[in-house]
Amino acid sequence: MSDTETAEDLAGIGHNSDEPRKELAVDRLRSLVERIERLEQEKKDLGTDVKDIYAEAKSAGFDTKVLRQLIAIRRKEPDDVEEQETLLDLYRRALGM
Amino acid sequence: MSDTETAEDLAGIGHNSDEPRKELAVDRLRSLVERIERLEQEKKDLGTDVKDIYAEAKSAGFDTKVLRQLIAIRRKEPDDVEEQETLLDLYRRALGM
Amino acid sequence: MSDTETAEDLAGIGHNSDEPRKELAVDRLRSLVERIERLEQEKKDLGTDVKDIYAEAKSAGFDTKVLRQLIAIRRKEPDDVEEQETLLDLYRRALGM
Amino acid sequence: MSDTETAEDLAGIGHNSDEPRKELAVDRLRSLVERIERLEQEKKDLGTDVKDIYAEAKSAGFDTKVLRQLIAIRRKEPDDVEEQETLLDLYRRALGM
DNA sequence: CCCGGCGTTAATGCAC
DNA sequence: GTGCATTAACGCCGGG
Repeated sequence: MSDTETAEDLAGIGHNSDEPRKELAVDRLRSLVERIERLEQEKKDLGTDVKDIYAEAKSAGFDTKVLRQLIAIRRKEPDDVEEQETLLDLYRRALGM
Repeated sequence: MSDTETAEDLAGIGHNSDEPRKELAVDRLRSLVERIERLEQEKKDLGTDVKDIYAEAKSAGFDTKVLRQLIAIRRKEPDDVEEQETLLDLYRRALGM
Repeated sequence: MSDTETAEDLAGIGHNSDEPRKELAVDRLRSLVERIERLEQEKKDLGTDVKDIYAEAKSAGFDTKVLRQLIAIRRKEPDDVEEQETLLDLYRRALGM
Repeated sequence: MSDTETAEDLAGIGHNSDEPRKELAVDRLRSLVERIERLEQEKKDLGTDVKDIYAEAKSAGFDTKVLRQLIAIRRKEPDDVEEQETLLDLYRRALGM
């Protein structure tokens, strides 16, 4: 039941808080949560930056809807290229040739 | 606060259960849940059927991984076609031409 | 006749289509693909039905987000539900929430 | 120099590339696209970092599924959290769960 | 048998 | 408020 040892550490919060291991588990959890939330905040900020650029593009006269499509296509184009190249091969392998 | 009227109906459960409207809300909720769960069960069953076919394909000597790719490509190909057709137009509009 | 174009594509892969075994593989593959795509289409249709019910629930005054949570809980095993809720509460208390 | 191929594509759209205004639009568009794609790449990298932390949490014995729920709850406004939990409990009681 | 990766599907958030 | 694009969660699959 090594899976649950940390869970059991946490389960003891408030009862045996003088045990070092449980304290450590709490600190560890807090640290993990903080790091994750920090990164997610950065992601959100970057999202804001992207939004600003679209606003800038719009005031420069570009159609943002089209611009978004353009970005989206460029994002998945690389994959499509290799897919296209291997498509015939795919059929051959599907047929066990 | 029309948003919350049903919530309030439900909130009364167990206290004023002799009021018809609250009873109806409960019945309505139960009905909705049952219908959704029924459909989800059917979806799950279909998923099992699909799995069985892949198993059948495998024992017939086909590479299921490749077969899955094949299905996936066929699924999104129609979209790609129209994307390709409008790509140049997209660039032109993005440039405000 | 868009149904048959892929079949023709497959038939065209091998240049020696007079070989019986390859023909059989082609037919078999086509059959498998058609059966899978049929089932997946049915799944998709059921998904649409589910979506419609949620829309209906919404116009009846239910909170669809909470309704989805409810369905998700019912989908899990009762033991798992309790276990997860306990653990979540544990984590929340660990962070003083 | 795969970076510049799209720029060349764009430059090639107009046949009258000697027109100053169109050139400027091309440059402007290229700049916007590059800036957006740069930011989106950074977002993607942060997403990878988050994933890594969840992996780390898992190997430290935490339940990542519950951990994600915890993060999600903290992301919402406290009032909304309580409201949703109340409503969910309501629905559960309505169905006798 | 468990685990990590992947593809699909649901859910959130954004733009109109 | 609605539809859509993105993002996160879920489940399945093959490998160790």
